[in-house]
Amino acid sequence: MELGKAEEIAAKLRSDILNGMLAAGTKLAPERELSEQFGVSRMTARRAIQALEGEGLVVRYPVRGTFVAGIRERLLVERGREVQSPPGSQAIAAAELRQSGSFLKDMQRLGRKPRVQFLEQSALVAASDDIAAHLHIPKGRLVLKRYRLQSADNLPYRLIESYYPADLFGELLTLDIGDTPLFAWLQERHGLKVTHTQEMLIARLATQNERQLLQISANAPVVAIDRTVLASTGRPVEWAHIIAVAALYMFTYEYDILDWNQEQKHGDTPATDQTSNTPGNQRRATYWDRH
Amino acid sequence: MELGKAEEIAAKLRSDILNGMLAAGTKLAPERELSEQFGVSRMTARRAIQALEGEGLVVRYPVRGTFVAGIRERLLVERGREVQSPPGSQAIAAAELRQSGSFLKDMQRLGRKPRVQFLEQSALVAASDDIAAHLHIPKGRLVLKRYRLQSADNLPYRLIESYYPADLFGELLTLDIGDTPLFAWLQERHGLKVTHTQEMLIARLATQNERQLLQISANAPVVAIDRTVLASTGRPVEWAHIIAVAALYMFTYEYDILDWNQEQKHGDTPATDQTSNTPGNQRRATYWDRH
DNA sequence: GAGTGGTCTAGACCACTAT
DNA sequence: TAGTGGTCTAGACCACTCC
Repeated sequence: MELGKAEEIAAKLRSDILNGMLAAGTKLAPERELSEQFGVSRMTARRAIQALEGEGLVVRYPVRGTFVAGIRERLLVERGREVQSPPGSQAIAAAELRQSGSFLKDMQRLGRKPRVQFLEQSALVAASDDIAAHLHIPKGRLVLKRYRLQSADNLPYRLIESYYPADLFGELLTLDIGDTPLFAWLQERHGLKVTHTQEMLIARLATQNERQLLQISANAPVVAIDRTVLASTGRPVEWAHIIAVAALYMFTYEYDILDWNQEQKHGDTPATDQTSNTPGNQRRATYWDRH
Repeated sequence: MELGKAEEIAAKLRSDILNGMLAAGTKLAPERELSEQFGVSRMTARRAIQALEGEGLVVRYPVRGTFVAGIRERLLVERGREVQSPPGSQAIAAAELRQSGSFLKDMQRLGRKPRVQFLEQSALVAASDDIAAHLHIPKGRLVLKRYRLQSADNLPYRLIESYYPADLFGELLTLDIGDTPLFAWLQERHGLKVTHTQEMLIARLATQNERQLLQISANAPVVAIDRTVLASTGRPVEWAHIIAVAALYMFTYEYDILDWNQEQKHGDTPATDQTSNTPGNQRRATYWDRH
């Protein structure tokens, strides 16, 4: 098999963690100590631990040390049709988007101390190309921008950069609706009922900026989510770009499968196909690229 | 801001890539050359490039070099209700699970050369605890196991480890159904119609083993998917554990939002809550842990 | 002051491949 | 043979926190 030294150490620690020898919460030996134990340089021991960190098996804190993580700490996000808890899962269920202000409520229900931090003052800004396209409004039209960080027990969970058409939500800048869910207010004030959501997910490592804001280290993956919330009329009422700490989340989806015989009923998405086959090297950077 | 040297270099290259100065496919300068240009050690230059790799902006090949990647190469997986192509997206649409054998068909439709490689000979095995629980059968009952690697143009896309109840699919070991979709055959042979699917996703870095099989490097994230496919009777007919190269995928979901007023209609998943609040340090490792 | 992880240096050898 | 990324060494200094 010829594993490298770092991977040998990682494999040893990994199996110790997975078979329970090292229980969740246990503090690992410091890097310098591991390097002595295994007779390697500190950088090699370090890479071993970084590998485990990326796999979500350990969590590292400067000064404090490295600790065994556990999947039980992941926040379970449920989407789609009614979802049953996966057998054996001990993850934490979230009511995300079933109710507004769901992060606060979920965390409170779980006995944690949630915190929402506005990284910028909410303001009306002119819609960029991206935002205009997602909200189906002309470029330059005013939108309400919110940029916030959600944490629980002082542990950052995700960054949310969200945009709302100003004609619907602009007055919220001066109007305090208290605990009223945003979309409940929308329905009362404008008669628009929120009915469905489109999401796009990609997984990648965090950028430097995201690492600082989310307090994670260089090997920690994030899930980048692009979300459009639509009213029953089909009008987009929110577009959000979310960066979630991957190690803290678990996403559950349930969906129907189309009939095997009525293939391509929903179309073979010709627009996407055509563009995807063109080289298109000069494509503008979208939100997916702008980390 | 006080960025480290590695992050300074990464930031420079990142902006060059995102604003188009470095087009997709461009070969980056070798590590040794970059380290000279920026006046840092090779390890520092290397960490800069590894950061970009994790973000999905570049792809590295031993011997060949490092190349600018592009989001246009991601395979777009569409789930849920009818999905519209996201504005500006040039990702590739996949018919995943809308038809069986979808990977082959998708890739062929895109003009790529798909390949499915069986990493183990398919066989009947006794169901472990996990598999039995997911398939709703007693532990030890026979299941058909398949373990395969899907690639396109010799580029590995994902590992699929899948299990099927032997009473339904066992005869496939000796029966060649050719190109017939697996679930179409199921309906004809057993009258079971596949209707919906539950999926769980987590994102993490790949393990050594996964890195070797998927031919990705240490900083590359994967998306681990746990999928149960159910017949209209509610019986699970497939359980699969999928490891997808994160940089090659993009997941799209569309789902309905429940009425804001009928909160908790689907229950607040008490079972999950109760277990999740217990420390539970002695929980058995599940498939989510077994990388 | 001691100890933690974060960063960085200036080398080294390896496997592999294109020429 | 030259050049690539992959791995490793044996140090170093830093910022930060806990004692």
